[in-house]
Amino acid sequence: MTQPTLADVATAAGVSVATASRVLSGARFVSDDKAKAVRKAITSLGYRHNAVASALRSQRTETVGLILPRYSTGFLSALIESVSDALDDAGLSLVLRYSSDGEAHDADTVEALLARRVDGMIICPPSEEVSRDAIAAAGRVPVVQVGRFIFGNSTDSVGLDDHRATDLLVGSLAASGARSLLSVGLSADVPADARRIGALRASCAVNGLTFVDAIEADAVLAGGVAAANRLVDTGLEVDAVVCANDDVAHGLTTVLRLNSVDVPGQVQVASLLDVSFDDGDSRAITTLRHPWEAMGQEAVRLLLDAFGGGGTAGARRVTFAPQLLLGASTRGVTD
Amino acid sequence: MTQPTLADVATAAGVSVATASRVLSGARFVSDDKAKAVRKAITSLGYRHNAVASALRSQRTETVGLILPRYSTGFLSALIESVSDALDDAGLSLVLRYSSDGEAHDADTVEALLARRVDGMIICPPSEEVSRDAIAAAGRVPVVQVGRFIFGNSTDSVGLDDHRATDLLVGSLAASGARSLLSVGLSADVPADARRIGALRASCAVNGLTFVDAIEADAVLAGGVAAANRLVDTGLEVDAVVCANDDVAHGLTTVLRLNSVDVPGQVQVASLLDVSFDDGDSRAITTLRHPWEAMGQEAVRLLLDAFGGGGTAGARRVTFAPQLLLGASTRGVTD
DNA sequence: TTGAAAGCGCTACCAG
DNA sequence: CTGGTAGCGCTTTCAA
Repeated sequence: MTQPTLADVATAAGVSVATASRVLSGARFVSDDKAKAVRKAITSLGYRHNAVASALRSQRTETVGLILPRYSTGFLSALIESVSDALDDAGLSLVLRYSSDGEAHDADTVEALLARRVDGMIICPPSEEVSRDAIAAAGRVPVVQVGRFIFGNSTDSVGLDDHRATDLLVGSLAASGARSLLSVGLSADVPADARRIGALRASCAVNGLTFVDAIEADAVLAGGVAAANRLVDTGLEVDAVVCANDDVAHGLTTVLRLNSVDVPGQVQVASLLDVSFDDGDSRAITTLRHPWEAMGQEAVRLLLDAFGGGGTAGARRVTFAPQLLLGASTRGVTD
Repeated sequence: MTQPTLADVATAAGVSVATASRVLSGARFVSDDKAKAVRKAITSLGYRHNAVASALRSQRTETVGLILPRYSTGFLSALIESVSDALDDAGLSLVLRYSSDGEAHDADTVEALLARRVDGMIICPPSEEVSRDAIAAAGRVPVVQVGRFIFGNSTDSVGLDDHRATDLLVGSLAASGARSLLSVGLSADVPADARRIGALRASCAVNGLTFVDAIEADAVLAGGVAAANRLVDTGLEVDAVVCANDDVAHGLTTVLRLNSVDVPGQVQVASLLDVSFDDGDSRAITTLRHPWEAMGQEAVRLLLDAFGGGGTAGARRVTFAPQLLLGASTRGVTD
């Protein structure tokens, strides 16, 4: 026994396959009695729509590809879930892939999705450099980039506003009495980091802080530890430190405290990137959390819009500001 | 200008579409010169395989559906990633869906995947009750269940061994001198919880502990808080508490300490379910972490095996033991 | 080893 | 409003 086809349904309902198809899609008007007969046949036969055949004929798979960076340790779950939900609402399916390790292999990931004939793609680039080939490979398929890194201006994108982000953070530090600030874990060589350093400088200027230095360090816990040791050795000259992420901030804070530096009394420490999931009240590090959920929704909205409009207009860029989460590492002032 | 088809390739290479197809699939032997001509035509025309047409004809989409519970706050990322990788290795694509909120709606999620004609499905049930309809709906499509909850014995599954898990935890508590134990946040009414309570009792027996009580509480932070208040009010009678998850344990520990109960000096607190991502050295709560990565790989392995074998044999069940992560809430003894 | 041809199940066009 | 029908692009017999 094989699955019933639309032809079986049509026969059982005493109509043509064309009519049966129209009932399914609801595209055009079908008389009430015929429609009812078709629906009855569908349930009685246990007919199941075949999206594959439909896609081949209509040249639309009703499917969207999502490409994520590997090793994202979970903090993209909110993005996946919101993209999935938004697509679901639009009756679309989600095909998920992680971008390959190698640089050029990224294009292969896109290629696999194109072979599946996805109607569109949402890409979350692991860095600004990597995704060029991937986006080029996409060709005429609509692409939306989403995340912390956006490559170029060729596609619609949903990103974060570095300036609003640092204003939020530096403003809070300033309100708590900070006068000078340095960054740890951002390297001027990386374009995205350079922009963040620039944004920090600007925010310092606005808030009357002195931007002392940008200490380069690996953006992991050990990097924070190393930076803290350097600070202690050279003698501390700042009262606020902004780290690339929570891990760096954790390492830095821990070592500073081991060296009898009072955090946040003497030095305030904050992070630009939340990597935790604790929604608890007892947050250790003041940090900025990215609104992944809203970003995912917006990415899908842009994509659906591109399906409809045809994408003649230039690439749109939507930005969000992160949310400031106050923790024990700063003398946070809520208002 | 439209995408080139295999017919275009065949024409350009001076062969039949059949031969061109054979070169692509590598199924049967094609003479070297013809194969070379086809490959040349493919690159020169920029031909891209059409998985949709291929699927319609061959009745295999080379696609696997993954159904996850909603609101899994990120701790399933490792599962998604490992499943994705394993499928990738097998040349399969991943279609992701979150199960709907309502109970019966779960079957709709499966239905959507079946309409897409996935070759198989991996389901991570949110509880044992919910997935019955979903699995029934799958019909003859191979299904593997994976996660903390497994429904029935009708499908292959990858789960966790409650007994090995509690032995690990209770053993550690016993080695640190615990003599009596109670559970918080597990309710005897829920089958899966009942099994865990049973496993705890058994582990207590083996390790010479007295299992005092199973306090029911919501499996969230507030539940831990409520349980702690109850314990303080009624006068503490145990020296070890095992909570349903980290959140409960956190709430409980915090309130106990506020009431001047020394944790872990006076009472040790542990959790059965890790929901964090901190790999840091400074873990607050002793907990059990599930090996999601290995579980995902195993799930895919079972599924691929089902594709090949035909699944005549009975349902296989693979179980893993969680990893014990020692934290500041117990007087952990590493060995 | 190769080619011709018959569909896979559906949608969309074109008549009626 | 409805039915007939021509494919969508590919794989897979069946002959040659």
